[in-house]
Amino acid sequence: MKVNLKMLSETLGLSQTTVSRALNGYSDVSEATRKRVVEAAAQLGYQPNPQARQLATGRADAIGIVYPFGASDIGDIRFGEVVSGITERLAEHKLDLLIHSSRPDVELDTYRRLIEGRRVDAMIVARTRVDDPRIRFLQEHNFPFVAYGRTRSRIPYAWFDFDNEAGGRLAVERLVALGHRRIALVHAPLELNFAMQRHRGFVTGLRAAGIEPHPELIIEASLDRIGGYQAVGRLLALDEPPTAVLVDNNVAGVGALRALGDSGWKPGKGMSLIVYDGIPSEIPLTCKVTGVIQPTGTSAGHALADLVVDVLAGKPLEALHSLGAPCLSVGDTDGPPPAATRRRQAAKAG
Amino acid sequence: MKVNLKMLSETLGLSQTTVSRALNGYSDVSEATRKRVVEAAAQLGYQPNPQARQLATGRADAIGIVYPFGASDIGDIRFGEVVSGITERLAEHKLDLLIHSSRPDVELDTYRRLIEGRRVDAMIVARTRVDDPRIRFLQEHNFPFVAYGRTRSRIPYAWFDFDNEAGGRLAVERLVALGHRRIALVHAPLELNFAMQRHRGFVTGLRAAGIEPHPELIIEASLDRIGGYQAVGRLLALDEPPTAVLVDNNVAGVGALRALGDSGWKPGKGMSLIVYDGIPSEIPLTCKVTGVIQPTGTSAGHALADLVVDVLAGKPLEALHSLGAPCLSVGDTDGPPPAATRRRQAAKAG
DNA sequence: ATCGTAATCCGAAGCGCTTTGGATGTAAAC
DNA sequence: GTTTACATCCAAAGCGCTTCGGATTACGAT
Repeated sequence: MKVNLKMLSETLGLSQTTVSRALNGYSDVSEATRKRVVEAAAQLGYQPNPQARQLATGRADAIGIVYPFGASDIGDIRFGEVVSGITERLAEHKLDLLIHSSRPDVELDTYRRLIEGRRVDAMIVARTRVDDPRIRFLQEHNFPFVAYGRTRSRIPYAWFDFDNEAGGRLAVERLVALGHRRIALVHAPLELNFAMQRHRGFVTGLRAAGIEPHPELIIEASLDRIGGYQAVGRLLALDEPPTAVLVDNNVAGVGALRALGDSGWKPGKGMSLIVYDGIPSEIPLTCKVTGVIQPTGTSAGHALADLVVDVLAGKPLEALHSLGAPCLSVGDTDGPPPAATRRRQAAKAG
Repeated sequence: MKVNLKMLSETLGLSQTTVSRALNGYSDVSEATRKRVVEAAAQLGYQPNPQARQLATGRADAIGIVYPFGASDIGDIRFGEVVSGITERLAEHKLDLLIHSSRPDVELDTYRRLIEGRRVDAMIVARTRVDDPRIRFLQEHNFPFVAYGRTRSRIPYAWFDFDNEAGGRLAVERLVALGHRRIALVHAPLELNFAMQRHRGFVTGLRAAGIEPHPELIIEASLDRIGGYQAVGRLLALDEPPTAVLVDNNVAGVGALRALGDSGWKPGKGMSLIVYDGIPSEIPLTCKVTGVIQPTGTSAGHALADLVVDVLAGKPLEALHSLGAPCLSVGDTDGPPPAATRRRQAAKAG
């Protein structure tokens, strides 16, 4: 029924050794025989038995990932895309993706089973935390892995992450180019990695434009709509309000948008608004919000898969870092600062 | 380093055969030795090599699923949940989930590789279409599978699906219980399986309550917001408008909601509204819409996994069907019909 | 004593592949 | 003519597990 190496070699009048080596690209088989072998294999529909190969080579030809069970927040929507990107790229290297899920409290057991059982050659660790026990576990056991998101660790490890700092800078550069000088930042608590990084990008971007960040224009807001609403309210109440504001996440962004709306704001006029990650399209709006957009989940998946392949190839971990570059999606909520402000600033400067 | 069967059997002074059979629960090994074996295995941290076992048994101990590549519509949000549910339940049977993705045009190739390569023991086919080439392919090759969604096929096969008909009936029953008699249905084109099934449930529910469905109250709407908006507009313009309306999908539901709002509607007063699948929570609303809610993705995943296990156990496919029961999520958009209408109806009846 | 039976245990043969360590032949180098 | 080198090919030994077909023992039944 199913044709195996033995049958194939017998019909060819060759040894199993030679057929195997021919198929696996060894150099000690002549081009002529290799051609014969490949053709016969295709014609007979020979497919090597993966289990047998894996047993002989000691590899599993599979990568593991543990799905964050019960996590169903907005960030998760992208997870399917990421998985799709990973599998697509892994397939090119004849690697499978083995997906598991587990409740957070027994997550380490799942990792233990997967790596001690040698069902996978490497792991992808999703949703890294600042101090991540899974990373520590894998490092202790000397098991290859790639982290999706950075974490704290003295030992080098491979990771992919979004370049939040570049994103923050990008937004500032856009606003500066439009002529803004008083630019505000509404940011999530700085314990959160992304908030810290975007904050840094914001400050760097301002300084690069020769603008010293003004403390009263940088305010922290809780990671919800109310937070964004109140923060923008405070900014508008300043003696000298900003002409533009960057909100570093889209949850607070929705609140910010409403706060502006409530004060009779017209998109793109008066105050400019950029929201990191944009506003979810499910929310019906009359305007299209300018946003800093992360690369797609698919491209993140590709990057992760590439890193896995590099790790398995034994490349030095120090070099295996990859940052997803965000880009600007220009809508109609940003524009030049109002003329009045410009005149005032010119007077000040003059 | 890693302990295998041979080492384990040597330290125990038993043969590999006996140790293997002890661990796998055969009856021809005494309870005493089994206990010894199990204890020693635990103590030495013995983990059987999956590849070797798979080679010997001919199984792959894995189930395959192909992710609908590039599909990123609203239905996909649930996909992560489903996967999570599947893996969770499969793990109880020591089965892994192998996930692949592929562009639709080469999807069959992916299936071919997976099943001819014997990397998986069975497949789960997601997003079945009415006439599905993947199902036909698997049936031709006699390969075990479970369909996530029904499809057309003369050969019996195992499937899980949501019980759309029950959902339609559920909504009608609710409205009838509230006292409504003139109930409208806004439905998607009936080529779509779900629309047909929900339509059937609607009609069945009405008849069961002794109400003959009125053709002018059942209207088709395109599967978008506009469709829902226009459909409700037409209903409101009738000489004798309905007192309640069921929209069979949440996309048109959003439009329906707006149409009602534009005509000065107060939630729960005047016209009652039920939307199948509810309204996505991302859309900020002043009211909570009553909806027919599908079971969670996780429970769907559990059901799928259970079916897979049954299929692999060789149970007859005719019996392997499972319907996810929807339930009603009562909000504030439904209520008794207005008094005026009730009087009019009473007069008519008398 | 002999037989049958049941309860335990084991040897050895795979499963289908990779890989080591030659074997063989042929042509270039001495 | 012998040696060396190279290019091809192969036999056989695993990889770690399962399982078939006995082997051994003990024990009550004949």
